[in-house]
Amino acid sequence: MEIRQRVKMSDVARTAGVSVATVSKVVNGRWGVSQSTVDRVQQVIEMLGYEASLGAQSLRSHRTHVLGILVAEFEPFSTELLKGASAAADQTDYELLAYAAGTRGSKVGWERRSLARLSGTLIDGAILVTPTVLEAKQGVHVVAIDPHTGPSGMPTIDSDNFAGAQLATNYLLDLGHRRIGFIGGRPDLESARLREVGFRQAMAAAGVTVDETLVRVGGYRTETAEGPARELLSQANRPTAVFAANDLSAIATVTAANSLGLSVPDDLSVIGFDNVPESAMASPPLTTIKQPLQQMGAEALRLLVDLIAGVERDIHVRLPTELVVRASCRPLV
Amino acid sequence: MEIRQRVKMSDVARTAGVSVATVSKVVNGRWGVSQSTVDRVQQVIEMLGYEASLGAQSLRSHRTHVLGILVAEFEPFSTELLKGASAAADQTDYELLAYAAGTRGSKVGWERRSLARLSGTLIDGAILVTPTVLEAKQGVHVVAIDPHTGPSGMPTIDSDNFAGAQLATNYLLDLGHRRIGFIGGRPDLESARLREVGFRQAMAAAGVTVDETLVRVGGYRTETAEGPARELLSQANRPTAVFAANDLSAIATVTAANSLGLSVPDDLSVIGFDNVPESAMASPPLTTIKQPLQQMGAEALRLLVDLIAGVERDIHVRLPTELVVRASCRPLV
DNA sequence: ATGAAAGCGCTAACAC
DNA sequence: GTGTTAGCGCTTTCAT
Repeated sequence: MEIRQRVKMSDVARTAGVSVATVSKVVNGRWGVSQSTVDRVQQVIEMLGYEASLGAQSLRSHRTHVLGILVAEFEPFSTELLKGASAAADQTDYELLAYAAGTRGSKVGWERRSLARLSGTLIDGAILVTPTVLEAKQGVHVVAIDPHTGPSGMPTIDSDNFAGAQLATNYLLDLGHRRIGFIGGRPDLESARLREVGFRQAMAAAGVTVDETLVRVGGYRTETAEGPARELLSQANRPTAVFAANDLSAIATVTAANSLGLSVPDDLSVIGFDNVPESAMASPPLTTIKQPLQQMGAEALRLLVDLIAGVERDIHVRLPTELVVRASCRPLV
Repeated sequence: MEIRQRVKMSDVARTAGVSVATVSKVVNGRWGVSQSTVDRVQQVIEMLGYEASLGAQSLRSHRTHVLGILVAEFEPFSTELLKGASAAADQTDYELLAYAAGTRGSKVGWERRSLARLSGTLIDGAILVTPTVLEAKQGVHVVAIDPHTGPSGMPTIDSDNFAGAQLATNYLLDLGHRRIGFIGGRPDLESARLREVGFRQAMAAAGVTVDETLVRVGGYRTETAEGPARELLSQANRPTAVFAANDLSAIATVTAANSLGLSVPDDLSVIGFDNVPESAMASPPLTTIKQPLQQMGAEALRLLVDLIAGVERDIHVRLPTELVVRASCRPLV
């Protein structure tokens, strides 16, 4: 079998009997090459299956037509955004590169690391998913989804977390619940703060006092939420309903409840936030607040493309949230 | 506000009063630098927030500790794989880079293009999702998930498509259905072929003749499946049940049915394949055959890591499929 | 122990 | 029209 080394531009040049500069011009459609040469080179490229190395190309040209979406890890939330961004990218001539920093490293500051590693080379712009530290960088265009701080100078996409939290709380209230527990999100994220504020506001508006022993921090992840949920439900005077700040925590709460011999929704009502696909697969199917995640991903990509193109536009996009009723809540008798 | 250009190695070198060569040695933990220099350089790196450019680094060193997962686009199937691969990557010291070629381009041959663009530089190995053309490359380690051809010389991960298709068909048969339609997948994929063979075999085993007017090609995508599904259901003597080769086609079939005034499962039973999260969110929730997608992604990543490490092992992994009963099928009365 | 210099694959001036 | 040349930011001999 023939061993095929990676085909590089110099291979094409040699085979076609021209210089690499000429090949580069052909590849990039530059002006100033005779038609016959163009044809010949193109033929060789085809024949050899040449494809420019993204690494080398970007190192030199600082323009790659690749957009990056930087996440800590690929979990349900970020992959939903990815689907939306991918669909939107198909409408443009950009390709999408998603980079997961991994949770092993410093865990904090991954966004700065990833951005530093990829920007300047490799990508023309980046979408940061739930970044904690964000400094205005120069050179790279960046848009943030659900950032640490609310809409500031940096272009952002988010959804109406406050209204969504009220929706969730009011739903439980309407069902007759009064002892409502709250599993908070990542304290370093604005969304988590807003969801808690929405919860408290809705409780206050209904004249119900929040029992602080029923409030825990879940951290938005399954692993970090299960402990707090267990604690919450192990209490003597446990809640009849729990509003978890995201679906993963809500599912973890259901798991914790089950392990304590409690059945959802019979012994405990649980409502989540996000409407990631997993919420529908959970058992029972989770009642939750929907964030239009795919749409948010798509909006982020479009905003980024506009930014790069220099289009004047609103750099903050906020999308609405809505209640999705499934089977994890029931009226308090 | 201070304008911060991208910090490069030369900046660190200048600030620390050493050469870039020394900085490089420190960064890469090379031998032969005095402790005092190491300390000083590390301090400057910290201070300036230096991070090596992936592009430049990989161009030179051909070792990046980054693994690529190459897909045509980010849709439910590939993102499930991504979740599994991401979780598995967290157990290693590799980071994950997912690259979507986009469906605009040649549509065929994206795997060759992406691989050529990223390999040799940027990534140490790649996972190819549903690749059509796959030649044994040299230099880059590659594992394929659900490839064009069955397990051959190339390392592959797949699930038991044949058994799964039989499961689906037998389920419909057991429900009393006899006029069963089939919406096929992408003819260029081995999985699609096996699902059709499984279907036909199960039908034959039950002594039921396949009505060829009830067989269509759906192409695995929503957009490509809706037309064929509509055609199928518009026929005078339409089927009472449809086995769609994947969930997206199944959901498209339900949509087509609804638009023709047919209700699922009352007027038509539909079963899918894959068990992507979307199948649970569909209405009605879709009965389907589960492929352990996240597990497949994780297996692919582990196989790739083993390959790179030179571990001797089986390079073909096949995982089992199983029936997931939800609400889109009912017995024929 | 440290630095100068070559070169990874490519692009962009600038010559010819 | 086409080739020569100089880097992009980094790693790696090889001198010093």
